Parts: sequence; C-alpha cells; structure tokens
Amino acid sequence: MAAQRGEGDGVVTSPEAPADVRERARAIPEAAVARLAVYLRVLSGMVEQGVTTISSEELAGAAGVNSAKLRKDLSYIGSYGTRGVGYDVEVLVSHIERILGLTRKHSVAVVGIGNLGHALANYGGFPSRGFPVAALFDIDPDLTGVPVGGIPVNHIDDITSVCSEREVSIGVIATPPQAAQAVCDRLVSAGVQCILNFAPVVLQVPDYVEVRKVDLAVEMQILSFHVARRADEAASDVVNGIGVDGVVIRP
Amino acid sequence: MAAQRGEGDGVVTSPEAPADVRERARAIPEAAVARLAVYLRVLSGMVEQGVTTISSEELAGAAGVNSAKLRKDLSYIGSYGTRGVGYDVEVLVSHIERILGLTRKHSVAVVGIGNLGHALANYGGFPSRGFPVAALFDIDPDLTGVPVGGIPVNHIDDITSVCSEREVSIGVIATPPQAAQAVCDRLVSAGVQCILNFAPVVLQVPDYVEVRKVDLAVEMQILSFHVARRADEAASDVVNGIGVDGVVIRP
DNA sequence: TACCGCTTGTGAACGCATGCACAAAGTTGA
DNA sequence: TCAACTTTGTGCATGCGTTCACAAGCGGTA
Ligand SMILES: NC(=O)c1ccc[n+]([C@@H]2O[C@H](COP(=O)([O-])OP(=O)(O)OC[C@H]3O[C@@H](n4cnc5c(N)ncnc54)[C@H](O)[C@@H]3O)[C@@H](O)[C@H]2O)c1
Ligand SMILES: NC(=O)c1ccc[n+]([C@@H]2O[C@H](COP(=O)([O-])OP(=O)(O)OC[C@H]3O[C@@H](n4cnc5c(N)ncnc54)[C@H](O)[C@@H]3O)[C@@H](O)[C@H]2O)c1
Repeated sequence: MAAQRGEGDGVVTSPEAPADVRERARAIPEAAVARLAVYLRVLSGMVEQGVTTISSEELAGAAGVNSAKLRKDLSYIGSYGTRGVGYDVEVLVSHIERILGLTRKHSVAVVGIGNLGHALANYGGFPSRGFPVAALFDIDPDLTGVPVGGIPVNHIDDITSVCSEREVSIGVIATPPQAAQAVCDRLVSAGVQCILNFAPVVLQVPDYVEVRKVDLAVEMQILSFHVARRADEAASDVVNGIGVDGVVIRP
Repeated sequence: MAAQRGEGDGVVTSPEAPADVRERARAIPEAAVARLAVYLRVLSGMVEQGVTTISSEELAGAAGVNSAKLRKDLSYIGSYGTRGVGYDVEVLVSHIERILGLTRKHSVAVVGIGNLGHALANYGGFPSRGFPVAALFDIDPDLTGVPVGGIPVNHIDDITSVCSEREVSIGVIATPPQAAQAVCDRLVSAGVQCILNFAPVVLQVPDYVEVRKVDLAVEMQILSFHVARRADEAASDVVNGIGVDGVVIRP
C-alpha cells in the first residue's frame, strides 16, 4: 500500500521509502488527523471556487485555527508548499486524501434503522465523500426488505454474511443503548474493525478495533457546564462590584 | 486550592463559598468535563440498579478509563470519596450534576427540521436528561405549525422572539451547510450563547459564544485514516518478512 | 546575477493532560 | 485499642500537543 503511493508523482522529486511514509502516518497525532479532515473540506470548497493557491494564513482563517498549527499539521504529511507563495490547493487535497486513506472507498453499514438510522441512511454527505452506505440492518422484521435511502434493510441476523459480501469496513451503531454492545460484538465478529457509535454506552472491543463515539448528551452537558461557569462568574463579579456588562458598580 | 478544599466537609455539612466553586469550575480541563458527563451516565445506571457505593476501579472500568484518571477527574470537583470504601453513588451524582450545571434546565431549540432535525426533535434522550426541546425552526413555510415530536415548528423569522420567550439557552443547527452561518448569527443575536452544530462548516462567532460541532464526515475520515494506517503497517510487515498474523515468513 | 520581500517548515519552549506510585485516611476484625 | 487491609487523593514525572519565532527557500525585480 505504502509502496504504490507516492512514487514518481511529479511533486515529489525523489521517491520516498515506504517505511518513511508508514512512520510518518503513525506519527500523526489524532488531533491533527481530525483537523486535516477539516482542512480537506475547506480546500474542496476552494477548488470549486476555482482557487488554485492558498497561503497558510488564509487556510487557517477558513478552518478556524491558527496558522502555525496549520503548518505543523501539514508538515506531518510532508512539505508540499512553496515558500513565498503558499500551497497548491489541488496538490494539498490529493495528499490529504492519500494520508486519510480516502483513495479507497470505505463501505458503511448502519445498524438500527430508527429515527437516527433513517436520517443517516438518507444523508447524502457520506456517499459523496467516499463512504457509500452499503448495508442497513435492524432487528424489526417489519423493516426487513423495506428500502431506506435506496437500500433495502437486512435483518440483523444476516449481518455477518452481508458485511463480508459487501466488504463493509465501517459499522455505525444507531440502536437503543441496551442493544449496542451486542450489535458491536456481532459487527466485530463479522470482521468490521471501525465503529462509529451513537448509542450512549461505553463499548468494549478488542484492541485492534477502532471505536469513535458521538454522544450528544455529553455535548449538551459540556455546553451546560459553560453556561453554569459563566453564570457563576457573573454572579461573583457582581459580588465583587462589577456589573454584568463589565461596568463597575458602587466603586 | 488544596487549602480551601477539604474545609468541614462531611458530605456537605457546611455550604461552600460560591467563589470556591467558581474557582474550581474554572480550573476543570475540558477533557475532564467530557468524562464527568460519561461518569454521570454510568452512575445514573448504577443508581437504577440499586448500587449505593462504588470504587474508583469499578467506575473506571465501566466508563472505559483508567482509575487514576478517574480519581483525578473527580478530585477537580472535590473530595467526596471515603478512603477504604469508595464513593457514595448518589452523592457523586449530585455533585457532578451541580458542577455540570444540570441543576438548572436548559431549553434547546433545533433549527432545520429535515432528516436530522426530525430525529433530534423525536429523541427522548434530551428531555430526560434535563434538556427539554422548547422550540423548532425551519425556513420551509409548509413546515410551519406542523408538530414534530409534540412541538409545532416555527418559522425561522420568528427565532428572536420565540427564543427569548422560551428562554432557549442552547441552539442546535441542523440546516444545510450554506444556511448554517446565517442561522448561527440569528441565534446569537437572539441571545443564544451555546451552539451545537451539525452542519459541516466552521462557524464564526463572538468570543462569548460557545460552539461545539458534531462532524460525522470527519469522524468517518478519522476511522478511514486508521484503516489506511493499518493497511500500511500490514503491507510493510509483509515486506519486512512478517506475515499478516505475525508469523515470520521466509526467515 | 544579486537583492528583496514573502511564506513555508521546524527547532525549541511551554503548557496541559495522563499515568504512576505512594502517603494519608478510612474500615474491618480481633 | 491496635494492626492489617482497602481505597482515596495527589505530587511528580513523562509525554503529547500547541505556540512562538526565525532560518531557509522561493519568486519577482532591477
Ligand atoms: N434520535 C436522535 O436524534 C439521537 C440522538 C442522540 C443519540 N441517539 C442514540 O441513537 C440510538 C438510536 O436512536 P433512535 O432515536 O434512532 O432510536 P429508535 O428507537 O428510533 O431506533 C432504534 C432502532 O434500532 C432497532 N434495534 C433495536 N435493537 C436492535 C438490535 N439488537 N439490532 C438491530 N437493530 C435493533 C429498532 O428496531 C429501531 O428501529 C439510541 O441509542 C439513541 O440513544 C439518538
Ligand atoms: N442527515 C444526517 O444524518 C446528517 C449527518 C451528518 C450531518 N448532517 C448535516 O446536518 C444538516 C442537516 O442535514 P439533513 O439531512 O437533515 O438535511 P435536510 O435537507 O433533510 O434538512 C435541512 C432542513 O433545513 C431547512 N433549512 C434550510 N435552510 C434553512 C434556514 N436558513 N433556516 C432554517 N431552516 C432551514 C430545510 O427546510 C430543511 O428542512 C446538514 O448540514 C448535513 O450536512 C446530516
């Protein structure tokens, strides 16, 4: 895989050793990977607007980060900028895609076709970014065979055969929390090594399986924490003789 | 900090000074706040199971973190454990709720009642955790007045009056990306200071507004990165004479 | 060609988060 | 009452991620 990649590709003057790329990929901090995905989205927008070149300062502004961080992030994947000029947008796009593994399609299976599962199955943003939804599963027999977003729902009991047939590499769990661990176990035994979990439970998986969770209640509670913190600050500022808008009261 | 902490604190025999709470809240790292929300969920489950006491080891296992980290996280909010015994589940729940600001209700407004907006509006997990969905907005006149999850949709033009009437403190953006910034601006001028954004765009907001984003495409791409990394490793291991299952080939 | 101005790429410093390891503090049982 | 045992709370070291600041490198210009 690494061997096929960069060799003789015009921008890279000398071919890099495969081991080098591997080392580099391993070394990219997870936080930087998440930002690279954001940069990629911004850059894709730029391509559509016909922008050919962009400086770190501009891109950083559009991505909402500081420019030093952006350059450091990009340096993890190599040096593809031109000093005094900036980055070629298309070159950057292709390199980020390569590092993120987007040169390959990743088929997705959604398990639990309820409120959320329907929304996910109907969402156009996944296929268009290289994540085709290849299978849907539910335990409800009434749903079996019903097409959602163009794909017929399979019964959960067929998960192993269907997943391997359709080469599913990412499993999305949108079942009630009670069912999540069982579903997860079945996905793992079906050979799925990447899981995106919407159910509010902590999944137990083998080491080689990568899990990411999206927990909306936690997000809400983090926001709540900030509201509370602000309220506390305001209260104590008033106590300290400072009004809510920063004006000193009764000096 | 260490000095203030323990003062006369049976379970909470004497009321703590507001300033103390404020200082402590300010100092909690964001990462710890996110985990506290997870601990809270696990603990709530424990209460339902009738568990009254839990050790850091047990709770850490259930929350998927190591126990030292858990104890450090809990130490940010105070010392409410009993050495040799563990933590009283209910006491811990109430203190985490207090720190997260969950003693107060936080009304939520969802903007953009499409695929995702419907799922969110119908989701029972928010109201039950102290985040009542108080208002829904969409630009589509056909949706105006239609009840979704029991709440009639308002037109986006009424956002300011409805939000202040219903004391909305958290705004959820589930509109197409093109509309997201405009919607965000309207929420902010309506006085909403916390925003949860599902649209794949980087929102620009004043400093005092707290934004959290949920970006599924980014999550997918992070998973994709790990798939690619694994594939690279496997490939290079084979090159290095190690088979995919760790067996040395052609030694 | 030599110089100038601009932007990248990165070494180094800093700060935050994590994990270890243990003293302190409590319980239990004799 | 005391000793043995359990578990918390935290000081400290380590590692990771962020930010600063500047040398190196490139294009443009005379
Ligand atoms: N709806 C939301 O907006 C939302 C938001 C945040 C989190 N969540 C979480 O996402 C999950 C799904 O939420 P929802 O609102 O779509 O719930 P839902 O009840 O509408 O749908 C759940 C679906 O999963 C199916 N199911 C149940 N057990 C199953 C099993 N063992 N195998 C396969 N399918 C099974 C059910 O038949 C149903 O169709 C829940 O865990 C919820 O907490 C939902
Ligand atoms: N559906 C998903 O599962 C999913 C997953 C990830 C991200 N998202 C993101 O969430 C957002 C919503 O996705 P969706 O699938 O629900 O889209 P959708 O097209 O089904 O719904 C969008 C809704 O927003 C409304 N809207 C448009 N402009 C508006 C405005 N200015 N003010 C108020 N309402 C407006 C539309 O009338 C529509 O009802 C998108 O940004 C999408 O990228 C969706």
